[in-house]
Amino acid sequence: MTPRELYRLLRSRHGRPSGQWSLWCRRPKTDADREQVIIEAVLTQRANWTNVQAAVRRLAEAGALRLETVCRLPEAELEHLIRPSGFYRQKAARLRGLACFFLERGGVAGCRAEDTDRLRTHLLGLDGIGPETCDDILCYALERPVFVVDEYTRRLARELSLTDDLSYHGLQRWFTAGLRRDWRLYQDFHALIVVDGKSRGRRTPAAERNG
DNA sequence: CACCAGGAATGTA
DNA sequence: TACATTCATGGT
Repeated sequence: MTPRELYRLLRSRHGRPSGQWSLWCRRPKTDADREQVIIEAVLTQRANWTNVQAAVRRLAEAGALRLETVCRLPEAELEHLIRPSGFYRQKAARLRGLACFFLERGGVAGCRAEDTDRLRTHLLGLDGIGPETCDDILCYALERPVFVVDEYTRRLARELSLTDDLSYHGLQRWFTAGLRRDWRLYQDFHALIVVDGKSRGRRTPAAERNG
């Protein structure tokens, strides 16, 4: 199976991902939207999406769903607001670091001219920003052609035996091989993988081992 | 009550 | 390089 065939299969199963569960699928329109995606990228680390949305709601109600606010909010206050998403002490520190990083370079808009690889290196250098969180931000918030590999992607690759190389970059290479280098396509492809993964639920570890 | 969810850092061998 | 452990909440 090729990436294109897989994409068409998922599209035939689920249609366009635009009407689905999150802002990410609808494609952020404003800078406020993009900042929300950046915040969600951190909150969603090893967390249930329902809990992430609860934390997002609290931030919104406190008027803190913006990078500038997150950056200057007292640590304890930020921790309190995002508590439902879990790991709240870690995530508060990570969010703050990320928010301040963007503010120092003129916010989301200020990064527009910056080279993608360079930006990626800087993001990965921040505390708590690993490959997935980094690529979530690049692909969904900054609209760069960077394919996101997450647990759903890894699971699908295993279940369909798409490739032997299950490393982050290996999967990134497989899923983009022969495809247009287009952030819209990458967003939709990844969103479809998540939608599909959620709809099918998680197989038991035992079932996975038995293929 | 036990297990899990769109990770990442740290420590160990 | 390859695993194990830690961080923590709310849903099922």
